[in-house]
Parts: sequence; structure tokens; C-alpha cells
Amino acid sequence: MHSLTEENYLKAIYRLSQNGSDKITLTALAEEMSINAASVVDMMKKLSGKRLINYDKKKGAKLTAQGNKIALDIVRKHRLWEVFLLDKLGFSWDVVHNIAEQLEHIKHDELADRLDKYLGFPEYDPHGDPIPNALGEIPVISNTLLSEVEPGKICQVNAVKDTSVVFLQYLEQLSIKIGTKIKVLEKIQFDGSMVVQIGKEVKTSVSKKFAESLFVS
Amino acid sequence: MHSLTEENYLKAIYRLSQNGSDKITLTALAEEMSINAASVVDMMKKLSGKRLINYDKKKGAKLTAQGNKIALDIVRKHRLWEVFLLDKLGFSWDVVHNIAEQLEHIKHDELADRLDKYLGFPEYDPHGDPIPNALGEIPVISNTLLSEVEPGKICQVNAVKDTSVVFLQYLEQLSIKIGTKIKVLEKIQFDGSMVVQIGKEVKTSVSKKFAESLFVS
DNA sequence: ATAAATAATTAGGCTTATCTAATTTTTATC
DNA sequence: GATAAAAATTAGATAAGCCTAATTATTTAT
Repeated sequence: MHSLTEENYLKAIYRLSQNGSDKITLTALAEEMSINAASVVDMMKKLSGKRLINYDKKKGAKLTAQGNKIALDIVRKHRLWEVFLLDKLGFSWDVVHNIAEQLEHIKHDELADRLDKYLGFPEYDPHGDPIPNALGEIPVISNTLLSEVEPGKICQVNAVKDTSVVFLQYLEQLSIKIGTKIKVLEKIQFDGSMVVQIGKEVKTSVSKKFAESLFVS
Repeated sequence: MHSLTEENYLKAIYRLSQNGSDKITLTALAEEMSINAASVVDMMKKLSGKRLINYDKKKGAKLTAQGNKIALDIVRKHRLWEVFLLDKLGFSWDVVHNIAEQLEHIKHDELADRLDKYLGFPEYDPHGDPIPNALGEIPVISNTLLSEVEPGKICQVNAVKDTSVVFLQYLEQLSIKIGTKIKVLEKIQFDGSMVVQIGKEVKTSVSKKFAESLFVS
């Protein structure tokens, strides 16, 4: 069995690799987990010993098939619990993440599957991230950013790239949810900001940073 | 903040005091938690230091008001999660306890209350144990045992005293649930066993041990 | 009242996961 | 290629919780 801490390392490695890091360095992991790099070294050895990752100073850390499976399982549980917290308990989407961080570590063979069924086999979590199914398969998701949309086109919010509380609350304030339609009216060369129309009425300007934090399709 | 381990100690002390132990000894606690008595000594010091218990060699361990509050909160969460697992996810009642042991430690200010509301403010968990409300108030429950019921009388199952898997499965087999009516037909002097009628049809004999493991009213 | 049994405590260790403070290795820059 | 910066590693500590073995207190039984 693997400890809660080990699970968190695997999850962090998974997350970084999803974010497109080709090499997952010790320092990146330490940063990601708000932990000292020296601590990471030990855990790399431990996880390597358990064949959950391969670590190499040159190539960085990589999940093995087995490590990937565990990571996916945790991600699955995390996202299912997020759906539960939002849909059933009515928490707001900027809060669910923190509670799901705890719930994802609950261990029981049937729990995730039963929860999945109970929730109606959701494909995406409240942030728009795809939920791996029981076999670890993940629905493919568009990786177009709002910032890449041409002026005049209408797109639909698919997922958030940034899941920080401040960003989510800002989205709430702008009435942007997963599924919201956004029309790009203008793209400002100067600073990369955009003038957009949210839904049918609201017209507003958003920063480059903002436009690069939303996945659309 | 208190650790998961501390919470488990407080819960164990609470449970023992509910079971009517007037003095909660180190060895009783060690036994209850399947842990070495030497380890308990350290924790008694730690919890005393935090003013969560009073420990005295003569008087044993006693929860302070603050310790009691924490213990009640955990018991509340445990029992609410049990209801969730049974009612919503369809787990059987001999399984829910183990999962709830993990879920009870999830920390979030609003979680228990929201769960409580979502479940419709249940008063009892699947084993018939009362669920403390948000203020820590507990519905009073009868403490009459089946073994104390006079022959000829009909009673109703209120709660189980023994929550072991084997007992719960045996109950399942006998179709005894919380609320099931049981008529006592005969009490055997010799060994304290009883002949009872379960529901409307089944007539069976149950041991003294069995009759002393069911709360009825 | 004393011996035997039980309970409580102390001392010293172990493991996990963390840290700080070097030190070494690698990479990037001039 | 030498040097500076960044990354990786090592060594040694620390805190939580647990253990065993030995010791001291307290009960219980004879």
C-alpha cells in the first residue's frame, strides 16, 4: 500500500506532466508541492524503489505504468468528489478543490465506482477537467485557449486552466461557467487583452493573462 | 489543530465512556485502539497538555468540555457519512463503518452541516446510533436490551450494541433491521437463550449473547 | 500481610516525512 | 573554457507515533 504522501507526489508528477513539462525536475516538484527539494530527493528514491516512477537526473521524474494508474485513480476520485460537493452539497466551485484534496485519499475498492454511478457517470468535473473512467480512460478535451480565438468568433468555455480561488471567484463575478458562450469582439495588439461578450449581454475587456487561463472550443 | 491520531484517541475515550466505563484506564484504551499501552501514555500527556482530556492514574482519562466537543463532532461526521454510504451509495451496513472511519476525519467547517441537510437531518445512523446535531445534542435512546424483554411482549429493534461485521451479517441473515419488530416467545432459564418471532413469520432461537447485543424499545 | 497479578511508566529505538546547511554537479553566460 | 547561477544531493536534525523491554505502582487473592 502507498501512503497519503506518496499519493500526493504521484499526483503532482501527473499534474506537471499534464501541464506539458517535458522534464519534471526536483525543483519543479518541490515548488509544486511547497516542499523543500531535499525532501523530494528522498521520495524519488522511495518511489523509484517501488517502481512507481523512474527518476533520472537527466530525464527528470516519469510515472511508470503502475504509478500512472495510481495517479489516475486519485485524479478520478478527486474529480468525482468535486462533482459531489458541487452538485449534491451545493458548495461553490472555488471551494470544492480543497475538500476534494482530502476526500481523494479515502481508500475503498468500490467507493469511486459507486460514487461515479450515483453522480450519473459525469465526464467532467466542475472546473471542466475530464474525469477518468473506471478503466483510467480520459475523455479528450480541447486545448484551445480563449486567447487563441479569432475576433468575430464565438466559443464555449470548456475548462479552466487556472484553478486558483481568486480566478474562480473572478469568473463567478463575470457569470462565466463551464459551457458559457463567449464572443470575441476585439483583440488588442498592444497588451494582448481582449474585448469579449459574455453570454448575450455583458460586454467587457479581459486581460491577456485571463484569456490564457480559459480553455474553449 | 488536532491530528488524525489525536482525533482517534478522543473518539476512543468517548466510546469507552459511552459504554459505561466509569474509569478509562490506559490498558482499556490500548486495547480499544489495538495499540501498545506505552504509546498511550505519551498521548495522554499530549492531550492533557492541550486541555482536551484530564488524565489521572486514579481516575483514568476524562474528556474536558473541549475534548468532548471534538469527539462529538467526529462521531457526528462518522454517523452522517454512514447514512450517506448506506442511503445514497447503497453500501451494506456491515461495510459502511470502515469507510466512515476514514471519512470522519475530513476537515471543513461547513461540510458536516451541508451533508446533514442533504441527508434530511437523520437522527440515527444505520446501526441505530443517535447522530449528534450541529450543537452536539444527542437524541436520547433506549438502553433496554432484547435480553431484558419479558416473554409475551413485542419490541422493536432500536440499535445494535455490537457493530462487528459478523454480528451485522448474522442480523442480515435473520432479516433483522433497525425498526424490525421482535416478539419474545420464551426465555430459557438454562442458558439465557430466547425463542423469538422475527417480524410476522420467522420463529427462531437466539443465544444470550445475541439477546444482549440488541437495543430495543 | 505478603505474594502474585495487573496496570502504569520510563528508557531507548524505529520509521516516515520533513527541515537546514553544506557540497557537488550541471547548465548557462561571457 | 572559466565563472556564475541553478539544480541535485548529502549529512545531520527534528517531530509524530509507534514499539519492546525493564521497572515501578497498585490491586487482588491467599
